[in-house]
Amino acid sequence: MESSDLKKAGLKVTLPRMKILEFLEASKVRHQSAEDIYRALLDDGEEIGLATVYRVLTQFESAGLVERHHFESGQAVFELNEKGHHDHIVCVVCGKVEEFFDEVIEKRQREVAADKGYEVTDHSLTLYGKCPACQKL
Amino acid sequence: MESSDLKKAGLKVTLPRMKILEFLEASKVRHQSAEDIYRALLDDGEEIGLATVYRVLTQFESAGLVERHHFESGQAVFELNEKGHHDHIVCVVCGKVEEFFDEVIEKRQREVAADKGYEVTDHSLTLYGKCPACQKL
DNA sequence: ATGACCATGATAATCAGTAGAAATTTATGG
DNA sequence: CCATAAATTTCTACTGATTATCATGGTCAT
Repeated sequence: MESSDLKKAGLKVTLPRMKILEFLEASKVRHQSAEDIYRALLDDGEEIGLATVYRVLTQFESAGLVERHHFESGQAVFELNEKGHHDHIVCVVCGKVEEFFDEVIEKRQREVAADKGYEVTDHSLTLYGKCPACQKL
Repeated sequence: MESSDLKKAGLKVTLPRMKILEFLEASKVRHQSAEDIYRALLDDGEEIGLATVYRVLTQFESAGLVERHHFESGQAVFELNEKGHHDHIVCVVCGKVEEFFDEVIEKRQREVAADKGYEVTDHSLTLYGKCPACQKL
């Protein structure tokens, strides 16, 4: 029942918002661009505007329902924020994205920032490389 | 003598390329957008086109002379690649960029990637926060 | 010097994302 | 259940960043 998530986030329960949230929850691909989501919904026969997809995703981000990432592809990708914090490793050949979490890295980041007197609000760590499958091509 | 750098990179020695390289070497600001560089050169009285700045920076990147970074600002910034690898900490208020290098983090990154069977080609780690000066505002 | 080839610059085009305004939906209170 | 106000959606036009085009001009090995 996703409508409660929307209400909790202070957002009215509307058809487009439901559709997008359902789609994200049902999708096996965790990292998708606004355009990807838009096209997928159209293909499912839904009526929705691209501007709405962008707007809703931005609202979801503010509400903490999704995270926005800027990988090197140029377009932002969004992922449902179910799990806790994690970083990413992106295959530069096929575009696959995997997630990882490493407490040692997290800790050192906090230390580095503290050394420089910064209050960290956020961080992004992305590794780029060739995934095992693409190495064989 | 920068012209040798250009030759080594397999690039013809042209006026715009010299100007841009000289400017980057002389500038105290290490991280600048293409637009920044373009305007600065115009202000110096140089004749140069924005398209050329973009084109040349991309060539410099391919040649390993500069690095391109996508911080959260929307536009890419470029930095001269003189020092070795390092990561960045960006102030979300004033936009200042500082650099750091931490061998512990580097090592763990390599381990994480190896665990997953990836050949890492690159990585980007950026911390976002409030710098000491901006915390006082 | 000179010609083949590469690079430049002005402009148009593209691409991701946002803004505006009119039309539609949602949540409510009767 | 229906009317109404407020929020939301849609369409479309627009922005800002970056890239492509193409005619013109510069570079360099010979």
